Amino acid sequence: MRESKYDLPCNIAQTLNIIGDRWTLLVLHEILAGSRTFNEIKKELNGISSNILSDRLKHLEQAGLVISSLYSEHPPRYEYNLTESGNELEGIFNAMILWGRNNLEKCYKKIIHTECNHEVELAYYCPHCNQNVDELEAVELDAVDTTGLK
Amino acid sequence: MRESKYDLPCNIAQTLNIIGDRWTLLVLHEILAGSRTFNEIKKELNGISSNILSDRLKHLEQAGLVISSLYSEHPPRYEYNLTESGNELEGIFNAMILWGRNNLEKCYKKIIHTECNHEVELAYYCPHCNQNVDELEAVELDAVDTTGLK
DNA sequence: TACACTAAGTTATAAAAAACAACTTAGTTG
DNA sequence: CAACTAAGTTGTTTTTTATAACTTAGTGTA
Repeated sequence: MRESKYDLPCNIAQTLNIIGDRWTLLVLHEILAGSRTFNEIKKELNGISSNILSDRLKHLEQAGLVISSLYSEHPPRYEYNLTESGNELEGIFNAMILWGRNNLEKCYKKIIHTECNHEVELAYYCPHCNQNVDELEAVELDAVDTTGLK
Repeated sequence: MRESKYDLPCNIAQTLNIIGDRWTLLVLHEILAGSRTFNEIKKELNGISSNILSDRLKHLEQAGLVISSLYSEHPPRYEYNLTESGNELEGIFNAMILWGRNNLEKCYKKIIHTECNHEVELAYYCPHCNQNVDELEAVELDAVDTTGLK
């Protein structure tokens, strides 16, 4: 795992400090997709080595994205699951799948609405305006609103 | 840049093969945020070294996410901009910012609807059903629909 | 016109991370 | 009891990154 973290006041950099290491996002996605045990995950992620998977699971558990639990005492067997934080990564996964759908030359997946089987699009819903909106802005959390002020 | 790519039939892995290297996503985000020249980007990305930035820009141009253009002949100066593919990464950036908003202990940004200044949520719009939907599924592109079939 | 300075890198080397392969430990199966 | 599986750990090699110094071309200024 990377020792040197990004030192930037930015959600993206800080998020990458947690999920930005090689294999990390794929491990998380694999758990979300249903793999639970060490070897199940390893088998699906063609090319990952034991020590890296071991390391990533350990750090993800520390970071609170994954939780491991003993599901058999004899022999001791662990299963890995996502925490609430881990599950919320689905927005990132979906954004990547959708980007890939439009921009990869070799694309494997699409995201469909289960009921009607049609592909969906990303949208942003404003609870205040009670509708989807397009005009977005990423702003500093503590920023003072200066709109219209001199 | 990483020589060994993920060899997995998965949009996420393939997308990470393009944008998954250390610093890469941050470079792209910095360009999106308005930095245009080599040193502007370097200045904003505290800690990145010249050779890495140089390498990343070169590969991103090859991958078609960034385009560089001479904006001054004397002295020769380049500026970097995102292509359409590069701009479409905004969905991924937003997903990460929103994840960070809920899950980072130290969060820096939020995403607001420009008009009303309220925070937005991620949603998925189904053009067929003409509404936002929750029940999603990531499916193989060539998958045959077996819903309801024996 | 010489000196310092900026932009945009390149090169060389050191340090860190990842890959690879072999080994371990505990238990189970034939 | 020999072979096999799960879930790792350890040691070594290879790749990536980081750090720092250097280059090239032009500008500004005393």
